[in-house]
Amino acid sequence: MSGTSTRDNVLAAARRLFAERGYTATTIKDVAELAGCSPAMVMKMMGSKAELYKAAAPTLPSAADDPHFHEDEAPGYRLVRNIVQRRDGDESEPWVMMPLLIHEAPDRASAEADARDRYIRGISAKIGDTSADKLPTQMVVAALLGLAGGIRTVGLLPTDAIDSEELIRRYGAVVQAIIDGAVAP
Amino acid sequence: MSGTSTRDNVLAAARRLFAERGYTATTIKDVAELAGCSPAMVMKMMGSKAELYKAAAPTLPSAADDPHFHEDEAPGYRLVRNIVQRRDGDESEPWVMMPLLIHEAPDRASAEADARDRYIRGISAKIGDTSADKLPTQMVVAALLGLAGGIRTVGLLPTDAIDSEELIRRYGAVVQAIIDGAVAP
DNA sequence: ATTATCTATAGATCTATAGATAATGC
DNA sequence: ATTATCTATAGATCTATAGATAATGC
Repeated sequence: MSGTSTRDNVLAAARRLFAERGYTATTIKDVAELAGCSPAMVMKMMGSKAELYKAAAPTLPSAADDPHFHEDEAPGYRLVRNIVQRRDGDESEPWVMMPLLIHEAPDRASAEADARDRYIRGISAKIGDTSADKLPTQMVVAALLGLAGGIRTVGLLPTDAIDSEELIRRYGAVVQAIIDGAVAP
Repeated sequence: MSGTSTRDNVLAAARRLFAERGYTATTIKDVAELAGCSPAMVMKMMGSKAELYKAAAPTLPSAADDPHFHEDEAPGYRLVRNIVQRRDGDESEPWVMMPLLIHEAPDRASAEADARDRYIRGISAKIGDTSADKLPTQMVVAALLGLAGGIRTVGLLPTDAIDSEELIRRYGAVVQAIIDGAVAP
């Protein structure tokens, strides 16, 4: 059982470091140190750095975006709430990790297609988008990617500039408007 | 004058490769090859990889977002148009480069603060945001970051799924609504 | 003479493997 | 006996520097 635990430690460490620093900037040694074992252990368990990357692939946004409260909130607000509350709880942000990991994935094209499909499938279900082209879903995904990157990578809309609930109301309204088709050209 | 030209080649190559692959994954050798000179030349000219990075810092979004046509368009549409048309023209996208470069910057905290200030200054001027907290500006920046990352990194909203002018109309309407304060909670 | 540029190489990583040792299960 | 884990190290980079050579300006 210590075996399983080490494996979990390695995967958790890899997930965190890949997300923080990207693929190339993260070394097997860094992962091993954070996981509390030797680099050789990591290699023996995972086979290669690329396989470690695959095995540590982050929880995708669609899976992470399962709100635990405010279940009666409209989906646009709920999706925004998840992102804002993960920031406030200092949790890792899959919406930020995905683009970074796609960018540096050992196999970029397939990582991109894979992520796109998952985003679209997961979010269209959540917002009840039944259209064939899934354009509303894709615009919602864009808006959420921007919020996550903005608050987590660029440091926009910090808590001391706007209260989190107020942010959820205001950016949530934007996302909900896309869902409702309320903003017309 | 061949000296100046080599320097420009190096900076252009660095800008492109840093944007495509990030800081760590880009090597001096790669930059030199693309610039058509030796790695030693790059080092002698720039001093170090970190200084090369600084010297090659991309045109910031605010500077790039100077539209050449449709000058009478409302700013929300104009900002979206620039991003969509850069994709269609296969040009590099500063809105995508910035988050990537911030993430892997040799000095992350200052890169972040620097980028944030420039975004806010540049975009608030373009959309005429005179508020003290610059909240509308920050939400617009988030929405634009998401559009750029979505279409360039994740491959959302491709031309064969939605006509570019239609995309500009629809996402432009979202951005313009933020500017107008038209979406209320 | 000075500036631009190259070759060669030192020194520091990094991934990956080989082989040793310690812990566990039978 | 088998599984988990480590030490040691090979081989391949990567950044950076030293010193040589070619081109340019006086």
